[in-house]
Amino acid sequence: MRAKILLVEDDASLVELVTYNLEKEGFDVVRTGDGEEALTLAEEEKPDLVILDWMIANLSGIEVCRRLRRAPATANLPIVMLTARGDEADRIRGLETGADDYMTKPFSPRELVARIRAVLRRLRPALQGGALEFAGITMDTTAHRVTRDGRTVQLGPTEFRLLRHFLEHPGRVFSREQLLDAVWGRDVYVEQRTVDVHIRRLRKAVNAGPGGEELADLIRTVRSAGYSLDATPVSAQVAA
Amino acid sequence: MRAKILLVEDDASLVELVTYNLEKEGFDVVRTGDGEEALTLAEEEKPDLVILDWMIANLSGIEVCRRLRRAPATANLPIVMLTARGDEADRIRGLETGADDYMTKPFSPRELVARIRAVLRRLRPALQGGALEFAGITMDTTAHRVTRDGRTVQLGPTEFRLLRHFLEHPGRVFSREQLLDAVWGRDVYVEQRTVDVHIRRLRKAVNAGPGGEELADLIRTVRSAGYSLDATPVSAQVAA
DNA sequence: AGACGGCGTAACAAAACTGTCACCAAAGCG
DNA sequence: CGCTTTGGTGACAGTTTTGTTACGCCGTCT
Repeated sequence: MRAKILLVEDDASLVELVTYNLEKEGFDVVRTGDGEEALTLAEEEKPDLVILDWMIANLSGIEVCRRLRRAPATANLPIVMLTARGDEADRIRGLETGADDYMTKPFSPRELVARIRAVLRRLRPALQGGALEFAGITMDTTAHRVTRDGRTVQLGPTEFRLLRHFLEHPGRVFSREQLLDAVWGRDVYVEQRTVDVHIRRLRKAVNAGPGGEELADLIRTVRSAGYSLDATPVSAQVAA
Repeated sequence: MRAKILLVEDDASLVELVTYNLEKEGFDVVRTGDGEEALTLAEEEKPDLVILDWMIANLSGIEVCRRLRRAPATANLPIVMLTARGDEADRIRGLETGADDYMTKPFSPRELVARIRAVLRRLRPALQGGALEFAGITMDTTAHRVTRDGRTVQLGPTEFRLLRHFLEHPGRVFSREQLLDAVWGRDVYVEQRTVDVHIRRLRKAVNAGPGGEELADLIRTVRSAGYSLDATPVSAQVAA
């Protein structure tokens, strides 16, 4: 899976250098030197990660970062910031604003690529083919294999993407609408109830034990809110 | 909200330095230098984040990380690892095993704090803005989860919103009318007595103890005024 | 072409939640 | 004290939400 990177930088020679190296490593690169445009591109191009220079035209990097974090569509888009060496105050402000990692200039292109891979591995494990794991469920995104307690689970493509989304954000509750956005795509119109049916199919597949019996259900229904992946057993809950 | 951090590190002077800085920044710190003990503490102390040195006694950091990820109770506990500078192989292995971030030694304490906040913000939005807490009651609005003294409390949608409103304004008394406005919506007409019923249901759920007995009632009835969330026990209120 | 597998929708069943009531208990009040 | 007002409680019937199954469509593979 090719990852798309939005590079926000206004030093032309640096843009060339970085673009060259990223593309060599198999990333798609979208570029701009303008803060306002960066926000637009982040929405439209749906990049998997943003590299953001702190000193850019038209909007400071920190402001771009803040706005990206505030917009729902980009709220958890990975951001790597670039700062001048030793500028610790900026670095800390950046992390506090919501950047996920930083590089100090000058940097080696190799290291930049390594860090980008690390951030993607951490925040978008699926992109790097790493394994996702949660409470006995394992997903190998490259091999498209899912196991529960060691046994292989058979999933259709949609159920696979659905489970992947849950595994990438364990514990968090998603509305049907959010799931449709994330799993089906922002521009596909399907009934919200469709989510229920796929949840059902996913549960059936994931909770099937070896002998045909049911295992604990790791998908929690939150009435009038949505669904979440959740390891808390019902037995630990207090009855109403 | 105070976050609790488990520090797994065996270099005594580093432990002191980090502990000092974390506590100064408002974190609670639990410490150990032992891998086995780290696993126990992670279960028992329920920390919000673990700082894990890669070189520790009794179990390697990587093994601790792996086991934390495997146990349901700690499967998505944020982990920040500490590695020696330039030890890239370890770093990659760590991230692949499930660490959420890393710091290379030596590091600045300020930056450690900033990174911890960044990780918590990303993985536990609950702790930053999504989580509400009062007198043993915890509400994680992103996970849609409520606990009392650590035990999960099961609430219906209306009770959830009602409790959230109280938690957002602890101690304040709300009339039935205000509650209808805030929780039901300004344009819904329902009987004011309906509030009583939902208060009743909320009390029942929140005050239910593990064995079926009643815990202290945290919802105070203010006669002819309304209700409030209040930790003051009745016995301490009136001097007859 | 025919078989197959996956997908979205509809329809019905089951479960959970909601608002109201009637009735009881407790708290003011003269 | 009795009376009045206010809140607590359990039941209930309607409604909403979710679970589950069935079915037809469509693209792929053979």
